[in-house]
Amino acid sequence: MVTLKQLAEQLNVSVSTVSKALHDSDEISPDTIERVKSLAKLLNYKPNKLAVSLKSSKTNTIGVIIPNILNHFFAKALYAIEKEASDKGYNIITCVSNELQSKEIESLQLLSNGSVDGFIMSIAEETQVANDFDHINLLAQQNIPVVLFDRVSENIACDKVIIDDFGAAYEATKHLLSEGRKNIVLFSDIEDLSVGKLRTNGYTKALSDADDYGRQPKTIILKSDDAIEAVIEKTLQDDDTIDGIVAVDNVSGVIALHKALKLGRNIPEDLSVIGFSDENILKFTNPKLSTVSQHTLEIGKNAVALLIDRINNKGVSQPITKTIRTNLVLRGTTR
Amino acid sequence: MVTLKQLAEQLNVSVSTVSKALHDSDEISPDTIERVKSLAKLLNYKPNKLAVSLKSSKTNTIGVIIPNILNHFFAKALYAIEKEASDKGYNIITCVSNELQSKEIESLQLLSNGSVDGFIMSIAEETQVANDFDHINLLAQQNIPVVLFDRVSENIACDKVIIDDFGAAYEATKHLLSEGRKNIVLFSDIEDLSVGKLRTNGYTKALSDADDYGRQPKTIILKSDDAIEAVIEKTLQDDDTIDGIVAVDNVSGVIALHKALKLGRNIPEDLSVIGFSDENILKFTNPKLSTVSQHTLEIGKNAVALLIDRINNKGVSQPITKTIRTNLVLRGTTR
DNA sequence: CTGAAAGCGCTAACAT
DNA sequence: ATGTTAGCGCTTTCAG
Repeated sequence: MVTLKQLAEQLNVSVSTVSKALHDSDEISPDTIERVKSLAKLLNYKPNKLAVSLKSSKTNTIGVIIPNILNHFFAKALYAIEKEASDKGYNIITCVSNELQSKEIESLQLLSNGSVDGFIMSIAEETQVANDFDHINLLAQQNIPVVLFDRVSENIACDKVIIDDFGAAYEATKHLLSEGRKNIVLFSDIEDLSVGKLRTNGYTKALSDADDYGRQPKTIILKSDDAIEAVIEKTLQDDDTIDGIVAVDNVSGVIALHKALKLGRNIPEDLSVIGFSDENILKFTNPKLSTVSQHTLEIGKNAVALLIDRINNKGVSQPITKTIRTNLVLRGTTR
Repeated sequence: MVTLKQLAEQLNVSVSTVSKALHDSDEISPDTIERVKSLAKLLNYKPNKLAVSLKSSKTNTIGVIIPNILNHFFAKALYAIEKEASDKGYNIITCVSNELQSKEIESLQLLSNGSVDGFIMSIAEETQVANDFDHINLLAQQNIPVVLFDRVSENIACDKVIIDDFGAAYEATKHLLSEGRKNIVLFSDIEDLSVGKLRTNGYTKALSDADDYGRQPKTIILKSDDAIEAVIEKTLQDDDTIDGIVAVDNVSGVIALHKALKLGRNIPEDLSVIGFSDENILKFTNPKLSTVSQHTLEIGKNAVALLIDRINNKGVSQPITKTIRTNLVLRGTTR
């Protein structure tokens, strides 16, 4: 790599002159500025980022820690974060916790050594279950800002970007009720996450708020990946009066749809299905899945904005929680 | 952040003593080492990565540039790269080119300033169409190693990790022939990519190699995202003798499957479908999609291994191209 | 066994 | 208008 020193030597000026010239300092003569700049361009000079960052204590880099990049929601969030960060002149360093607390701790430690100006993260499942957030709260002590999105905890004092999970599930359920559905079940493989519990609560509340719904809520908690398909199929098989499904995670909606079709249910005549997700491959189902749309791009964008704000202004202002609106998008699996 | 200097002051020793102690130098007395280390732990000292990297000209960071993170193949590749890199003590800085050459150039420039030790990338569609790789070849001049994966070009001299696209499509097509299929069409929305062309060639060759296949190849090139569904549906509608589909991109296989079902085709009795992709959400189709499996994890792992090798040993050894085997995974959409 | 000093590449206050 | 110097935090040679 070409350095300031090399430019200086070739031009017979001092390093500081070169530095100033490249920054258009008015201490430097227009003539010199020109000479410096043209040589810099010729030699493809680029200021060493490490040196600049070391000097300025500013890396213009954001650490992003997500639980699982194969989950389309997080992939899209990452996409949004990268895009917005890039627009604002920031790079992102990505770590994947794989839902493990150990990996989360490791990543945090690895990067909180001057590598990044702040973090955007969503909490690993293991961490959320353990309800232990010391490693995240430690960042505040080191004066490193964090923004949490989607999976958050009230035991962490920092900026947050969430969706109204309770309200979204409430709305979805209410829609099914308005269709006249009489036996609405909920599928969830995320019941151990804060967002999952909130969505389940929204569903339950919507049912209990309905005067004419004479049933108990029926929530089917899915555990291991492998059994999901079987459990969903069996649930539908065992009770053919089920006429509404609220699937609060990313995949069980599609699976339920396919299983219902396989069992000969007419959709949406006999049975309505509403999933949770942003638009993606799911839209290729037939009929197309109705979903609660999460506006993932907005989530990412807001997370970046909050973080950059916090970086530039490490004031002691209170943490902010931004709630991104959701949308009930009715497609082919609802009436 | 706690610095060496602060430790040194508190312990009344010099900075260099502290540094050596933390590295277990045998120039330092065991006693001092102990005192230094315990204080370091107490104060949660972490060496400033920027300073270390600046000093050592080694960042232990890999720049990853992918065309589109919402494409499940690239998401999985990123997952694999991150995992392997992390295991080997490297961080990754992720940039998304969004299939744009301009963004690709920008990202490369942004990071080839000491931020990373090398790059792993897959070429943007625009770049591949333009057939202009100056920005990538520039890296070699700067002695920054690159590993290309999946989308590569023979006009770039560097290590590469690819799959045998031609062979994979050839195999898939041959399988359909072996089923006795007589009218096999190919769907592709990636015909402008090197990998797409190779796959199409594999399909064409397999057909021409078959003595008893009395038809011309029929390749349907899909262009804009919006029309894909309509085109596929119309193709199937217009010719109800189609009894085999090779879908060489990530999504058209699922779409074709759904459209065929919608049109009342029996699968796999009337019609077999083979898609290209790693296992993912596609597997939730019913019947489950048969695919050419790409072993994305292997691809990512090999890319990292090649790059780290190149970083540690910037010898002038010839570029290596690794070809990762594919697998034809027969599920429910083939006999 | 410990410390002083130089230097990685850069910026900026302070001379000249 | 240009140069000198110090320093960001660290490692490492060289002196003591």
